[in-house]
Amino acid sequence: MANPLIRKLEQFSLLSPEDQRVLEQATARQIRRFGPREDLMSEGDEPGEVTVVLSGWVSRYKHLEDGRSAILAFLLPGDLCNPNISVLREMDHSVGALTPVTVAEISQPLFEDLTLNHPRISQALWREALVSAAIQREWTISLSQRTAYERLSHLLCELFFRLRTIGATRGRSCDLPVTQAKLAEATGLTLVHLNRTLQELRAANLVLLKSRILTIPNLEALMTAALFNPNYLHLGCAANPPERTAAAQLRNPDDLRVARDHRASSALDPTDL
Amino acid sequence: MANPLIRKLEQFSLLSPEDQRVLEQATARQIRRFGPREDLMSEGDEPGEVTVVLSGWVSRYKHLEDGRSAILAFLLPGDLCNPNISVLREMDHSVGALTPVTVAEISQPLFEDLTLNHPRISQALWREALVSAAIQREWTISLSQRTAYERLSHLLCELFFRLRTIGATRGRSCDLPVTQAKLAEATGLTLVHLNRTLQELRAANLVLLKSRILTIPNLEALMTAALFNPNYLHLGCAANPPERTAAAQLRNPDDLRVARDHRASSALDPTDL
DNA sequence: CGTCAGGTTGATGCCATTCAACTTAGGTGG
DNA sequence: CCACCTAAGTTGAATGGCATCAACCTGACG
Repeated sequence: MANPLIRKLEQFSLLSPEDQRVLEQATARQIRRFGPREDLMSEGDEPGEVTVVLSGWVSRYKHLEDGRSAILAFLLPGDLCNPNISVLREMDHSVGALTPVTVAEISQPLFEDLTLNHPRISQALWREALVSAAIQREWTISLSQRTAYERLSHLLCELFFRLRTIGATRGRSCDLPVTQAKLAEATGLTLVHLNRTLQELRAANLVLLKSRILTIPNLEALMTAALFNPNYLHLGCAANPPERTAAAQLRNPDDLRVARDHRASSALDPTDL
Repeated sequence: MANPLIRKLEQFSLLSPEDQRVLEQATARQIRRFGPREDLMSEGDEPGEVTVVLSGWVSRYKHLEDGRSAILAFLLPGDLCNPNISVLREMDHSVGALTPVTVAEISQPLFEDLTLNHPRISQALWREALVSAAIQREWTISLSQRTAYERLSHLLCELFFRLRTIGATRGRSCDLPVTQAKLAEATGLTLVHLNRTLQELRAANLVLLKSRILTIPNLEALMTAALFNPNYLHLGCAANPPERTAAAQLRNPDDLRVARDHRASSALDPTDL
């Protein structure tokens, strides 16, 4: 099994064997494990090591004063929990394990070495950060504009695409090791309404979800239902137009044709200028 | 009038006179103007210069395929529209002027010089980027968990704090040069409901908004109504706990006390600026 | 066999949307 | 100076999506 961080970063930059060796070492030095519902870090914490998810699912979340709380992001293997935290004084949100989790901790100096002395790694980390920001924006749109039905579809599309990037899908299926309650927190719906929306998706035969395994019989149809346009994930981003990378597989024409057509037909309102 | 970028970055790092000189030059080389509703850049655009807002209000926004659209962020003087865009292949959203706008364009090489050869500028830019991300997360929470009333209050709090940082407030007032329609797009509400929510805030005497001028008679009360906790703005972030920086002033209890004293009496005190 | 977490279902009500009309303020031209 | 126009703001009434409250079901597990 490939190192998840390497697999992730390869999507963004063509890493040399040396780059890969360095990353392999950096993620092997200090390993920690967490159980479900344990926090990896909390709001108010001061910067420590940079934490990389190696296995399991993690959530970024935040509490409101009165008890409400929201999931802000799902972090999957290969994702960084707190890149560049060192430049801020404290965490403004928390990060918690959703499943049993393994993480690698990279010390500040070592992380700086990665970013300063390995340009391709540095570039890949940059891109990773920008894609994270783009995902956050897309969540903003979902919450702002999409209906419950579209929101849930969109989230499932996003997760499926991201999991496929790191080789965590099997054909049309993947693990979805979270409860409906967590999906509700992430979509801004109540548990009850999420459950009903999920049932609508099942009834439309867009989604099978059972025993924590998600199957998407027809990804194109789900993408259409979600108004999902994967451009924000910046998948074909590696330096060269690649033939063999994970990113290339993701751009399998079959998957994206629908999305492209949508874009072509979405005209900007000319009166807007 | 100080350079808005310098004023903004000073919040995050103690800039040397040399740093300031360099920034002054970088933002003076190429100036462009845009009228309201003009786009500074559009989804799909390839990376060009780094764009800094010098005056006016700008929005980050994104369209859905079917015509819906959402504002993802307000960019104020001193904010960067597309930092580090160079590492991605294309914009995944658009940026448009809300008012008449002046921007400075910084070429890629020049921007790289800023980040590579001026460590304090580089650090400040980093912090700026992380605070932007934190703001985006906070918007996610607003949309996910807060009611219309809280959402609007929260947005107004945020804008007031950010404007104060760049010296664009006058006592308890500031310009709010956007229509209710734009506020609705940013809060994920319909125009009609935003209008009603605004009237609720007016009735509660938490907000005066007339002729594009916002007055907050009692900031503490508004913050309470919004569940607003300014920690995500990372205001006291400059290297030292400073006495004289904008950030320090923001945390000055006096500002809040004044707000408590008089109510509607001195609506607009045309002091500084 | 009891317990508990996760999932499902029904009944009810409210917050926000939708549709539609009206008002107000600025600007422009006759 | 008024007639007209348009963008922005305001108001009313009806509808509906989603929340809320409260059960109930299911399977895993000690």
